Amino acid sequence: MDARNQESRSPASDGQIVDRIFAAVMERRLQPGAKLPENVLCDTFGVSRSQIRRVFVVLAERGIVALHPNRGAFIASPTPDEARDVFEARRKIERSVVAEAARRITAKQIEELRNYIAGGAAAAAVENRQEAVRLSGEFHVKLAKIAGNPVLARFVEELVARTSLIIAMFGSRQSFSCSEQEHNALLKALEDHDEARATALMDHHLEHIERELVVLDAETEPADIRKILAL
Amino acid sequence: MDARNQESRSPASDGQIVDRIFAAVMERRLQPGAKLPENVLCDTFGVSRSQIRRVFVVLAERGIVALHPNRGAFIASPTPDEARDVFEARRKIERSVVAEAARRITAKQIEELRNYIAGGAAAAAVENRQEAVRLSGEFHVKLAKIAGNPVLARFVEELVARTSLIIAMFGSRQSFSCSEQEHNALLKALEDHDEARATALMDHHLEHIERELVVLDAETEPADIRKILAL
DNA sequence: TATTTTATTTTTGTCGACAATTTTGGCGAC
DNA sequence: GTCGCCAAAATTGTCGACAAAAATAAAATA
Repeated sequence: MDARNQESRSPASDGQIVDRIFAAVMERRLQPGAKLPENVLCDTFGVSRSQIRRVFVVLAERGIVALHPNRGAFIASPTPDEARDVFEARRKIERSVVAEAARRITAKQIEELRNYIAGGAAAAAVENRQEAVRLSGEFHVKLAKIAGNPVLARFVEELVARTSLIIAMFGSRQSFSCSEQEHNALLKALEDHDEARATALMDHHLEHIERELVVLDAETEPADIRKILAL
Repeated sequence: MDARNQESRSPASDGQIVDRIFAAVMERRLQPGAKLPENVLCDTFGVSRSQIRRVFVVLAERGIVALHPNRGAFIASPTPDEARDVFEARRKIERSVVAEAARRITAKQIEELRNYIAGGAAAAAVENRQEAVRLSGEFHVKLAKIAGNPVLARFVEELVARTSLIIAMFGSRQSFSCSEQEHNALLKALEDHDEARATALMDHHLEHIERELVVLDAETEPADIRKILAL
């Protein structure tokens, strides 16, 4: 997800297009249910349909995009069950990830994480929600990378992006990103190499996010009018 | 992975082709480094190149296939580092999966798991290695499904297939599938709803598999002659 | 004979055309 | 105003042609 400043001089690679769409999801610029027309993306990225279709398959495999035969590609709209599964999976994986990170984290990495938190807070202070929410998610992804297992880090990355969609669907207006305070507390536990505290804080953090989701028990339509009228 | 008896009357769907290749990997019929020529697969499955290329992207996303630009698709050849990452990821995820399964498993599901173990043992007794190794892996996948979280189950399924490749590369002749005894002990712990024992046994089981891998500390070439000569 | 270079064949990557399906808009009936 | 029908437009799915790259075979050279 580092291709955000890429100039559109040469045709974008598959990975770059995937990253761009990922980022748009993380920043809530692409909402659940949004249609991704092939020709629009071809024009946007200056590539052929073959490439776009390949990117769609990649994103579908990561649960970010839903492919409907003869109807096209849409940003995925998680169901309440899926939301619960994702959060449970995050709790299971991220508690072990954070424990490992607490064991091995370096001072340099602490600073890097601190920069994510600070950057997110600064962005939120100037109502730059997109930047704030993206950095918030990237804090978790970075943490998973610090833990040193690329397999688990890839799972976390996928789960964080899917969480972004879940929050877009089921979140309230106040819950657009993680709590800065909770990230700071996590960072402190990591700094102290306190696995138990870090683990407990991560559990609490994820449960907190999940609890703020509304109507997770009820059936809602993707991006439906009822949510909009309930402003 | 239930499409093994599918007759080739109608063109295979993407999912069916994916499943068939998955199964071939699980059964060691497709070895690490094996090339998957597009035209061969087109002929085998009676479909066009578009579909095969789509299937390749799916399998690449799951770490089963490596796509090399201008050179084609190959069954992935895990490195020692990747092997360690996969096993660590399995330990982290499967210990939580087995704990959840111990909490919620039903008598019917116990029987189903028992069938996997018995089927694997029967296959091994008649030197049907392919069947034995496939059922051995499917025991883990089924267990993950019993735990009830489809997100984690999909991760486990991917990790099990990748483990198959790892064992194909780094396993000795005796370690072609899991230990029936260890699976039975796991099943007993599940039957007793003994989370702690189930968790400990799963840890031990995965560590046992990993320990039996040879030369994980040394550099080896994919599917190289040295391994063959060391028969 | 072994190695290097060149030519040929094979395979993969990309594109555009066409078919198939879905969506949209217009129109008439109620 | 709403609904249903139908045609047109738009979009997706598939295929084959051709270009590009890699692999293989043949020829040339040391």
